Amino acid sequence: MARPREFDRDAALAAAINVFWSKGFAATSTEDLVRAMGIGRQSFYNTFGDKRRLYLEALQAYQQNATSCHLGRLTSPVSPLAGLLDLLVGLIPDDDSLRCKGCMGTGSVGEFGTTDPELVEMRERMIAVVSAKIAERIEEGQSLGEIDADLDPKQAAAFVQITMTGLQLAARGGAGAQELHALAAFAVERLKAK
Amino acid sequence: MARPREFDRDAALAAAINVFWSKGFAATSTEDLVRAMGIGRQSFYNTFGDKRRLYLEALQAYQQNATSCHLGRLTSPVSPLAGLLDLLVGLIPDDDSLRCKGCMGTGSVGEFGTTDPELVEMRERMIAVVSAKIAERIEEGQSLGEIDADLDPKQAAAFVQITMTGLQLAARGGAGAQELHALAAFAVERLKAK
DNA sequence: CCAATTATGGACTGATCAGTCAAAAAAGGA
DNA sequence: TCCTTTTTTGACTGATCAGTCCATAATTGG
Repeated sequence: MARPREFDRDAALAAAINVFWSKGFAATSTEDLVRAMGIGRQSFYNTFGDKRRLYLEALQAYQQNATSCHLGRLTSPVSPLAGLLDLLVGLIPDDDSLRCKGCMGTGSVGEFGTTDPELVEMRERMIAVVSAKIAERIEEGQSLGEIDADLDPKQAAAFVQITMTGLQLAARGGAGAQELHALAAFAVERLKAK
Repeated sequence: MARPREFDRDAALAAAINVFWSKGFAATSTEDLVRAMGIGRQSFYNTFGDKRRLYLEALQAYQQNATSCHLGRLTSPVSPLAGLLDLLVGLIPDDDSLRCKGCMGTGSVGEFGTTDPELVEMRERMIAVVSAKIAERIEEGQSLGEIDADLDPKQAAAFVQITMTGLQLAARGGAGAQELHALAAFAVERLKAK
């Protein structure tokens, strides 16, 4: 019926994710985006709405992918404690230039804080999913005797999550992989049964 | 000899800090700044150089003040464990609109990452000071039997610091004061001697 | 009271910003 | 082949960006 799109929408979105991830929203121009995405300006606006909508879509896609990776690492080991360690260690790429990009989600929190209700809502939905799974794994570890039974699972899960964001921000700040791995292990160790 | 400045430089800097703190560097325009600072455009450039130099000066002043507050809270209680708790709890203002601004330092890490060598250097200097004091306090707690003697003080100090940034980013994201206080207590509790 | 020096206010710069417009091009269906 | 629909291309919009210029004002030392 009509002229078909010449570019791969998903590939263009992936390129946009990379730019926003590295530079944040405000410091990224639409010119940056169309260049990185390899598409024309009008195609950009036709396909993705505007800069803000593209950012929302990029962040959503990023978070969905990241969350599924996190849940995979958290749940695949038999040992819950190992799952928690994998979760934290999995946040820390060995490659320097990847690691120092940090996490686009935490970047978004830093940039927007609570100023954008749509972002807050998206963020809270993701957090709830991960938090529930972490708490589950912690309860499991408690009944196996791996994790200190005195801990409140929900609070411990929240603790694991602020540890995650702390690690991600440290990575963004240039911390080394080895150092961060050790920190991840240290944090998980703090939950062990005495 | 010459016409005296009509405004208070420190007050203008404080106003600039507030704007950068809330909105970050890229999202803040020079127009935002001169309006908030209550000075003319030319006075702005005469006195502070340019936007980037003002940002550096603002961040430096912010960090210096924050660091001295942190060290005060860390060292004033007799008990090292109480000092660590005060340090973490002190990061969390009760006032919602203050708390959700988060920390300008962590905001700067999120926005610039490792892209600006001057910022990286400033950041590392501050971290080293605080980190050393935290480690000191941890060693003190260990010899008093308050803190688990098996912990490596430097690693434990690094752990406290990523907990700090995790709390600050959570605050920026809108987390409640009560919730964050509980998390601070939880984290400190993890260091206690068994 | 004048000269030298610095501060101020407001207009102004070229560059870049996000987003739009209109015309040409590419496809399938009639 | 021609018509409808959508994509593409590149020029274009007014707004805002960071930063400058210049004329005027205010101050102190001579």
